[in-house]
Amino acid sequence: MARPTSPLLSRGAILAAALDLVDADGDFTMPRLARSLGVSASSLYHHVPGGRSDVVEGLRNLVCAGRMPTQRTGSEDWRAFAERWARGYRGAMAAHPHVVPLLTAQTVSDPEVLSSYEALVDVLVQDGFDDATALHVVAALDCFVLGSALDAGAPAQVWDDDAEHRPRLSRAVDAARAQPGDRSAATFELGLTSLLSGLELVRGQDPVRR
Amino acid sequence: MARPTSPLLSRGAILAAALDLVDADGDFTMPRLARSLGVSASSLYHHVPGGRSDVVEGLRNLVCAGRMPTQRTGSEDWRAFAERWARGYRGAMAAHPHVVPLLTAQTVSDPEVLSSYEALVDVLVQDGFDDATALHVVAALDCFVLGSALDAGAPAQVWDDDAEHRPRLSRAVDAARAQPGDRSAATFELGLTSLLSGLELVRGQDPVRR
DNA sequence: ACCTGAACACCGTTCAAGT
DNA sequence: ACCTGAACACCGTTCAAGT
Repeated sequence: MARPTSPLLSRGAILAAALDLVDADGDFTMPRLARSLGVSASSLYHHVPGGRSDVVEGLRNLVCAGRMPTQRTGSEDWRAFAERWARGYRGAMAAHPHVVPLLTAQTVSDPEVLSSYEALVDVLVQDGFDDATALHVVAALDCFVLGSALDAGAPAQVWDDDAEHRPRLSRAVDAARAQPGDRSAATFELGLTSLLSGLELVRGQDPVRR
Repeated sequence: MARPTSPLLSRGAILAAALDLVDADGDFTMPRLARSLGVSASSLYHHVPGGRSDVVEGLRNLVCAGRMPTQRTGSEDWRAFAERWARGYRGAMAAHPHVVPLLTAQTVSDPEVLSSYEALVDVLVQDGFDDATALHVVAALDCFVLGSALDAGAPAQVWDDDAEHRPRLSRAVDAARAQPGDRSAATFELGLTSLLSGLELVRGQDPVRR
C-alpha cells in the first residue's frame, strides 16, 4: 500500500483503540494495537514517536482529562475542594481500572493533570496549610487515591479469605459484601472522609511542633 | 552437564537473586535471572513451577514476611496496632520499592501476609468496629499503604514541577524538600496519623446512620 | 508524510534428551 | 530429580523501501 491518500491513523485513534484494548483485555501490546486498527505495528511509530510509553502517557490524559477539577467554586472550602479533587481522580481511574497498573510505573507529565495538582496546592495554602504541609497533603491524597484505584481494579477476591484459617477476615468480607453498592467505592468514601477529618486537625497547626 | 550431583538451584536462591535483580535494575526477566545464577532459563522451572508469577508471589513473601505484626501486645489499642501494622507493611515495601509495581497486578495469596490481615480485623472488631466497617478500614489502610509504597519507589521528581507554569506546586515541592528526612516517609506519617484520627471518629458509630 | 515488510534483540514457557 | 539446548509464539523498535 505505502502512503495512502488520506492518513489511516492519528494519535487520537491510536489512544482510543489502546484504551478499548486495555479495558477489554487488561493490557495492550503494540502488535495487538496495530492489528485492532488494521495496520502494521511499525506504522504506529509515525504518530506515537515515543512508542509504548508514549501511548501509556496518552492513556493517562485520555482517562483523566476533564475529570479533575482545576479551580474551586466560590463557596467551597479546602475540604470540599479536596473531596471533589479526590473523587474526580478516583472516578476517572476506576472507570478504566486496568490502566492504573500501567500508569504507576511512570512519572506524571501530563499538563492537564498537573494543573489540577497546582489548583489543589493553591487552595490548601489559601486555607491555612503551610507550603510543606500542603505538599504532603497533596501527596497523601495522591497515595490514597492511587491505592484505591488499584483496589477498584483488583479481582473481586482481593484476599484469599479461607474461612477455616482466617475466620474473622472471612466474616468481615461477608459482612461488607452483604452491604448494597460497590465495596471498593465504599472503602474509598470511608477512607477519604476519615483522611480529610484527620487533616483538618493538622491545618494551621504550628509546623515545627508537629 | 545435565543433572549435577548436588542441586545448583533452590527456590530460596532463585528468589534472593530475583530480589537483587529487581533492587538493582527495577525489574527482572527469567533469562536474566537465570544468567545471574549461572544457569539456563529452563532450569528455573524445576524449582518455581508457576514460572514468573510464582517468582513474583515469592518476592512478596520475601519482602513482607516477619515485617508485619500478627498479634497485638497487651497494652495496644486498635490505633496503636493499626499504626504498627501500617508502618511494618510500608517499611517492608519501601525497603524494596521496585517490587511494588510487580505486586499490584496480583492477588495476595501469601499465608503470612494474610495472617496479619486477620489479626488486624480481629483487633478492630474487638475494639468496637462492626464487621463490615472493619473490612473497609483494613482495605482503606491497605490502599494508603500501597499508594505510599508506590510513592516511595517513584522517581525523586514525582511531578514535573515547572516553576513557570505551576508556581505554587513548585514552591510547595521546594518547601517540603527543604525539610530534613525522607519526603515520602513524612507524607506517609502525616497521612497515617490523619487517617487514624479520622477513623477514630467513625468507631462505634451507628453503622446504618453513617 | 505515511505505510509496509523484514530484521534485530529480546521475552516466557515447553519439552525431549541427557545423567 | 535436575539441568540442558532447541524450539515456539510472542514482544518493542528500527529502518530502508515504496508512493
